Amino acid sequence: MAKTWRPEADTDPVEACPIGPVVDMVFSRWTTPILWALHECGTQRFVELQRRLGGITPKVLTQRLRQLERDGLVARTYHAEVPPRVEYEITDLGRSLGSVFAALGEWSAAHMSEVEKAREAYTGPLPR
Amino acid sequence: MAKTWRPEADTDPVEACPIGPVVDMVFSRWTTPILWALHECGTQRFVELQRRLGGITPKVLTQRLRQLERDGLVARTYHAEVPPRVEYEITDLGRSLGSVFAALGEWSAAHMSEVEKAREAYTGPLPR
DNA sequence: CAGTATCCGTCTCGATACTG
DNA sequence: CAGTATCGAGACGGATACTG
Repeated sequence: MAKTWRPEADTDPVEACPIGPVVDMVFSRWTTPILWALHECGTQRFVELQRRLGGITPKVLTQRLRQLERDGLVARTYHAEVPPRVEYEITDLGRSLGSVFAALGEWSAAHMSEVEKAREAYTGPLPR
Repeated sequence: MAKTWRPEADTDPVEACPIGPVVDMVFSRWTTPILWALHECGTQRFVELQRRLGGITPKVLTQRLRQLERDGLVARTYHAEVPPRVEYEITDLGRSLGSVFAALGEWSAAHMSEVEKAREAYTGPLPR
């Protein structure tokens, strides 16, 4: 018995959208900027990341970093010194997303102005 | 004066992650499956979409469709008949995201198994 | 059919304070 | 420095009922 009733889907969700899982992993809130920063600027410490990302709170930054670490996209290295030092770097697996980011960057450069124009031209009601 | 205080960023947010805006637009909740369905299965009516997406509620589907329409990625056509008929189709601008989706699909096919292995291998604590 | 209008629970995020 | 603990606010989604 289902937990709650939902209108039956005609197709399996992941069949219907095969890129769902990877989207959830890579494009959740904050994960893209984190991966970008690590990719572009190399290995960084916790606070460096926090500053570069512009005001993400430590709690959320920790959450996202743990998740990325679990997924194998980011590596964490702890140095037992005083003061303690922790470094985060992107893994080869994470770096392999570069082509995806590049495709996104190219699309953005080529088409984002059209989006702007569409937004200005749009007059209909926006619910929310 | 700032609304709330945040630790100063060392760099401008969009400078820091140029693909932020396009990510917000394309990979928000439900938008990717909607675009995928319209891209793969062509023009569809409201209820067809709802069924194919597997139980999204009309409220949320409307919200997302309006947003996509405003951004110029989806076109809405109203036919004043009885019963009324509304059709949604992806625009050329929306279709141009195909290369991005393709890149994601390829990455997923090539690397998602590595992610699975990383997840299984991960023992550390996951906050949440 | 194609939505809109409400109400409400959940879950995430953010702000703030505190610790090893 | 590198986090953890706690609390509150708000977005988001689900259920249900109603309209043109």
